[in-house]
Amino acid sequence: MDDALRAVADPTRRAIMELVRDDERSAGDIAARFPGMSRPAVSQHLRVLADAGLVAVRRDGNRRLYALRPAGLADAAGFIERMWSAQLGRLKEAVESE
Amino acid sequence: MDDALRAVADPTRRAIMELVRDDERSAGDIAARFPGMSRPAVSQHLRVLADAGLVAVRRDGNRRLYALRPAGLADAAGFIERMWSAQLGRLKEAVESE
DNA sequence: AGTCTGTGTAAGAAGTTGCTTACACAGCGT
DNA sequence: ACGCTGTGTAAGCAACTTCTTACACAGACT
Repeated sequence: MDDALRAVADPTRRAIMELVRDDERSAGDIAARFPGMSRPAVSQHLRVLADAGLVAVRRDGNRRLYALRPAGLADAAGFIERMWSAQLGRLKEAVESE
Repeated sequence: MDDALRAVADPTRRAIMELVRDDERSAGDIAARFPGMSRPAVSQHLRVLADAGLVAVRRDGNRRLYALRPAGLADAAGFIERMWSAQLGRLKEAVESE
């Protein structure tokens, strides 16, 4: 989970995740969406995402296709849900004490 | 959201959030749970969490009491949900194509 | 075989983070 | 008023991130 949350902390990486959310995309295609950044920079972000299990990579001839792997967010989602449930619990208390 | 996700990326800060999840705790109380770390270090983490809107601070005489503010995670939760929903969509497609 | 296209990796510069120690300062108790 | 307790802030340092440019290398096309 640590890796996933660290990976997601970066706005560029989140943007990449949104990009590959619905369709597989090649590295070059993704890089082209970040005109202000060099291609290697994007490649490095892709590596971080892949290492964190947030995207899946597939080779297609020359290219590498990236796709979202939402399962990688499971632990992160668990953390957030755990925090949320605290509020729900307190809300319940508040309601009951009225 | 940026701030919240960045704040949550740090494991110490996540541990602090778990600590104040159910009960308000004083800064000193929290710091005491991290024996390997100096008190100012914890204080700085608390500031990051407060700035990100993830904890609420309240003064009680001498002390400052921190409590979880789960609402601060709303945007982060939204992001994760958006990513998750992608998988649900694809799962649906897969099921339908069988 | 040679070259072009698509991509990753290496090395290094610049900024950011997360700590430490030393200090500042408000509120409580004597 | 004075000192003690609880806490935040300042300054500085080491480690880590995130870029950049230069290079490496695999696969497709002729």
